[in-house]
Amino acid sequence: MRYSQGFIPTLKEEPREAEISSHALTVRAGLIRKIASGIYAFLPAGKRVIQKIENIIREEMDRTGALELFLPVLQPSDLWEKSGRWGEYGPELFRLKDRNGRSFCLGPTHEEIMTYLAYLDIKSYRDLPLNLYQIQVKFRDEIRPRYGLLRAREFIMKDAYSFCENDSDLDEIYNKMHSAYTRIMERMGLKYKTVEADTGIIGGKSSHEFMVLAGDGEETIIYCPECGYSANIEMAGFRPLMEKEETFKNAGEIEKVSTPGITDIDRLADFLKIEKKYTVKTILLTDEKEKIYAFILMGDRQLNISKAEKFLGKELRLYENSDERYPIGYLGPVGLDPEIEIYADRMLKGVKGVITGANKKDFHLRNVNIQRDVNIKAYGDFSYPVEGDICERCGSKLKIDKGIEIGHIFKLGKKYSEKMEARFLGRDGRLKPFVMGCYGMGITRILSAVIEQMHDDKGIIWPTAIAPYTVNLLITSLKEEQLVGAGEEIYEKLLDSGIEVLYDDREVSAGIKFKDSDLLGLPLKIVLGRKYLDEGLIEVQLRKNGKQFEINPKDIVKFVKDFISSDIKK
RNA sequence: CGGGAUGUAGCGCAGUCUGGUUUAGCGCGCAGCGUUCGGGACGCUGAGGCCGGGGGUUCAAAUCCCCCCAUCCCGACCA
Repeated sequence: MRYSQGFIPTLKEEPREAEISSHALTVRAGLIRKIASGIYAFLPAGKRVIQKIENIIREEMDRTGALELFLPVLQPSDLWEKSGRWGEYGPELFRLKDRNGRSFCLGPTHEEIMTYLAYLDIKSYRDLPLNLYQIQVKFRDEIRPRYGLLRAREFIMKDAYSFCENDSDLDEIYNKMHSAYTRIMERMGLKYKTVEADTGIIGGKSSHEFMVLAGDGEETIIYCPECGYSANIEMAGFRPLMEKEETFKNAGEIEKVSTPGITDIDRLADFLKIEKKYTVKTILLTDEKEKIYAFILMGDRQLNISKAEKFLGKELRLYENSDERYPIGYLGPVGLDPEIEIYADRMLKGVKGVITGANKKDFHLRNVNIQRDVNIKAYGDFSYPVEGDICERCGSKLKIDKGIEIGHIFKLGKKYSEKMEARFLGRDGRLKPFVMGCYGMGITRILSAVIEQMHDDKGIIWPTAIAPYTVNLLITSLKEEQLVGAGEEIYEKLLDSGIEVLYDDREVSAGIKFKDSDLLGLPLKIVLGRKYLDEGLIEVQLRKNGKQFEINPKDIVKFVKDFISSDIKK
């Protein structure tokens, strides 16, 4: 591609809305442009990256025997009624009506369509197992689109759905998908972690997430450097790191302390000059029937609502109406409305001499002894782990990383096939629902995640496997006929050898070409300039580490090919 | 949906508080000419704005008031 004929509009300044590097760089390097909130156009260079990511995913999916097909974006509501998700999904689902008033949605995912296809045409165990995938645009009306492509409302995803006759076949496909995903990450040269995950609204049994490690990632990963255990912090198991129990001695009689205007743990600890763990926080949750539950935990811990939900087996949300009876900021387990059941985090077992709210505005209680003074309905694990907590498996200390979720695989089981009556005739001659799995991977999200992980202050640093072009060939001046001639010649030579090259033949100063080159981040920069005029040598610079080489023109193709083969894993 | 903010040239912004000296500005980018030419050069000339939209107040509105829309930030949701 000749730069002068291309369309790579780069920007010197950062767009105002960009909060994280990948967002700023995708826009600045001319990969994407925003059309509306959470909706983006992909410009030619961005489109090339998308295509490369897709191809790697295709190759790895095909290798496992999965089959590609293409499903509609527009999906009729009746299929969603059948699966029950028309009601469950909520406002995140883009819904619309056709001219006859029939309801449709823009697919946020394709379980319904896939299950319907299976219902139509998979009749016998002889047709199984089957794993079908597509690469398709998806829609989710996110509450808050953010971070460019990382949280967009329209995005591209690969999604695969497997159909099996039993759990062990599902396990086999699941494991194949797991290793295919691993290969995909490796081929793109990404640092990543695979973590155990929550299954969320899609439902099902076990589930893993693939996280690209990045400091600005939205997800928190807890992992054990010793035994390799890693999980999404939402569902991570752990043993709390506890000081010895005598730290909590000194349990005299309860006394009231005046704490005017002190409504949060930080200020409370500050005000009373104690550590946060000597306070106990009380959080009220309600269920659909507006019944209130109290959860208490150590002041320095965060309540994990999904753990609370699992414990009670129902959906819960924060109770936020502060009133006379439940003065938020001054809640406490002692003297709380006896109607409210109190659940205590396991870390509070035997804890005494702590501060709690007094259930009265501007007052807290001192010397509370959990066992003595509080009527605990049950103890459980309701908190998030923190760095330094103990690994349940091996007893080492856990660590925390930030990551971007780019893939998620689930064992769905029969959730959809049962509801949608998608059944096959088994070996025993009886109808059975398919045992399903589903495997998603966010393609536009990978694009962002890669940049988030691989960039410096000058721009993007593409891994060769998915760079829009491999080589940025640039001549420092168009005035020198020798350079123009050599540029043309080398451009042709590289093209003839099947190398993807962006030839910067623009009539702009060399400085601009260098800056744009670093910004766009192609793996190799080949410079024809002084060195060529003086000594007939071509300069080559590696984007990833700045290393420079001087190459004889006759060796340039070999140099580039060697670089590619050493840099791309197959 | 709650809380906060912003909307002025393609991009980044000033001007708004205190209405009129503003023919609405600056930097970048864009076009032409000339000088430059290895890390976002310089000079000159130029194109480009219903100041987000609608309504109102006023002799006079980018500026004051009301409504709407869009965008962004914080929270709950999520690949």
